[in-house]
Amino acid sequence: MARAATTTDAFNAVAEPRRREILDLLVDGERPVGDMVGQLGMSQPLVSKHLRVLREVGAVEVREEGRRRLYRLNAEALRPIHDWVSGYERFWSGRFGRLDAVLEDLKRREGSGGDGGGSKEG
Amino acid sequence: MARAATTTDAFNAVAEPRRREILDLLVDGERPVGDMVGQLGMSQPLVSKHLRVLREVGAVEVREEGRRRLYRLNAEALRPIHDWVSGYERFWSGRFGRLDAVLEDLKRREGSGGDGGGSKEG
DNA sequence: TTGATACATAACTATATAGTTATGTATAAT
DNA sequence: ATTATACATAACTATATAGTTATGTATCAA
Repeated sequence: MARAATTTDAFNAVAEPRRREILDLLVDGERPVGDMVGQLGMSQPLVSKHLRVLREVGAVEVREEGRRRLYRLNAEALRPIHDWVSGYERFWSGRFGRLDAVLEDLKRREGSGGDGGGSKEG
Repeated sequence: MARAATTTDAFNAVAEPRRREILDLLVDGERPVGDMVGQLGMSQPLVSKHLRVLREVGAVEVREEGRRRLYRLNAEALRPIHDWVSGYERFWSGRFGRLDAVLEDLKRREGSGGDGGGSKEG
């Protein structure tokens, strides 16, 4: 089996850094393609291709205005990523930091086998 | 150019759903490989391969105990993902929800071209 | 009509995969 | 020594890419 398509979901789509750059640009509001080409320093076809992927996963939407295509962000599509990774936030933030992880670890170790000792390195 | 390697960074590593499953398991504490094989219903070599990728991006660490390899989470490696996606959180949460996006959009439209009207659908 | 502009898409290539089935390498048990 | 257990790795295959250079298709301008 090969890797899942970039258009499978938001996780796969934003794994590509240039696509994250595009989304970062769109945070400030909708933009035509040429605008992004200038800002990002990529070729026009490449930007179009990345936009296609982002559109297929719902991260951007298009509006036609004359001969321009105005792209805008649809951040909702990124929510699954945020929801998932937020589950790990407690491991580094808050007043506990790494302690949380250590506690979970101890809890787990007690539960299973448990080799007894452990506080040798006091 | 092909797609970036899965071991390039955390973004690429967690694009694969089975690797996210593995990390989700490790939230409860360190585990030997065989344990995960049972829980996840994947083949042992596949789990080992996924663990290798996660290790290369720093998302997990290993400890040898006899013939077992105990893997544990290193959530710090996921922080760049959290940091990035958190920049989009305001678009769906808080007391504003979608309004924030609309305001950014208006601000931007005023700045550039500006087709004038727009409040026709009031 | 002729030409320019804005964008999408096709054709092409090298490359890294996800998953499988062997097989290797320690450690442990008999 | 022999066998079993726990895990890593090799070899293999189909597939989807990221980026390039054409080329197509609307729209606007003269």
